[in-house]
Amino acid sequence: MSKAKSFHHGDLKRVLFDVALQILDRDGINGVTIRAVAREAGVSHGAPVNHYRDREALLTALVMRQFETILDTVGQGLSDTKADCSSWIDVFGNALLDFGFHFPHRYKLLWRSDLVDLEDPALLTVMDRIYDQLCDEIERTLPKAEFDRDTVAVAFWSLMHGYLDLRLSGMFIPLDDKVSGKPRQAALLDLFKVLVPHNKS
Amino acid sequence: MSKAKSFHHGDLKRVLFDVALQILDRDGINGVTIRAVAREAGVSHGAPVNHYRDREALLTALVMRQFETILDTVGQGLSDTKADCSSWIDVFGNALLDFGFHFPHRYKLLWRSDLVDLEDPALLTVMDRIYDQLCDEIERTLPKAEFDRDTVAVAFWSLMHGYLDLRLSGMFIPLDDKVSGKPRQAALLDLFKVLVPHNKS
DNA sequence: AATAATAAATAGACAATGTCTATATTGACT
DNA sequence: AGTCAATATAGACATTGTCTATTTATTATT
Repeated sequence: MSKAKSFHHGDLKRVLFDVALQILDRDGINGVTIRAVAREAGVSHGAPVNHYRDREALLTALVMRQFETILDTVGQGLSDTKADCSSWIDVFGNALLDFGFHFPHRYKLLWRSDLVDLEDPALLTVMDRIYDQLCDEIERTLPKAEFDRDTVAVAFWSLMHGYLDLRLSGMFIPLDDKVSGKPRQAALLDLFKVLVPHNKS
Repeated sequence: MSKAKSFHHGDLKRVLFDVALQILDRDGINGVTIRAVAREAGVSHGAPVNHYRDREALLTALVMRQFETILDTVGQGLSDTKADCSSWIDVFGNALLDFGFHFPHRYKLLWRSDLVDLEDPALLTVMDRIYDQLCDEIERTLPKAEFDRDTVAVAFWSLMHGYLDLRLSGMFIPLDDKVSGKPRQAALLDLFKVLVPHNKS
């Protein structure tokens, strides 16, 4: 075998990854230090460099995995859409919102461009795939609208990300943000639906 | 006089504030360390504690000032609005977008809830004033709309902040983001205007 | 005016971190 | 067995935030 149980510690790279994610969820981004991860993985503070060049590389790996997860969730949701009649707005919107609320620290990390290597080709690829998939869905349901495809895509991304980021930062939007008893996220998605045609049928 | 030129260094608190802002614009948030600020202000690394309890207090002061500036810009824009017929959407939108593009590092700092003291009453006050002013304008132009006032306010904040944050992070939105040669921000504001009535007349 | 009290600035210390280097150890391959 | 590269260790260094004495400058009091 090429990886597992073949060297000193075994599959240290995977262990470091898992431990880092665990610390991220528990303590937030600032808790994810090379030395803390090494400590909880039971290795010396110099060991991780053999698997992740530096802290940025480790955090970038975490981010890439999260985008992959989101891409999978969206893909799953879109294939389910063929059955029911929900729109891409619900699929993308709920994928992002649910992820953000379940894993606030992970979501916050996604946008820390000062900590993540945005030159990483693999990362850029998965981000492009998400964006392209969004554009595909928009184009399918927006044949001759008054706004171009990219403007709708940017507006949708912005609305979702802005809401999540503000709420997770605890700024301007109350923590228990509701409108007449129900979570506001449904109202925001409804609001966006007013803007653009979104039903496939 | 109570402050200026009355003690050892003179008005060190103001100097520290100005130096910190200068470093922020030049090197980004991570460059704003207590020791770097003290260094460039020409004092020892222990001096700042007499004026800012810790790094969080210094950064919180920077943030508060920026929100005050934004509030002033909005207030100025709204009073000008009585002359021309632009809407609150343009006033708030351009105030935020222009600020963000002119001072990207300052804008990014605004939302670093891990670095800023969100318990600071003065900070909360100025944030509330901005939000209240937005809600006032919405209520004035949205008498019986299909969406409640807060949903419109949250959606607008989210759209503006999301767009700025994504673009300044260099993620998903290209750096030179334009639609048919013109900056997309106009298109985004137009898009939002479709949603809600916004003219005062 | 002399002195006590207070505010402000300094220098040194400490622990934590990222990262580098030299060293040792393990496993794979000849 | 022996070579070699991958991997892990321990120590070092500079940087940071923050703490504590200590010194200095300003203000207040007598």
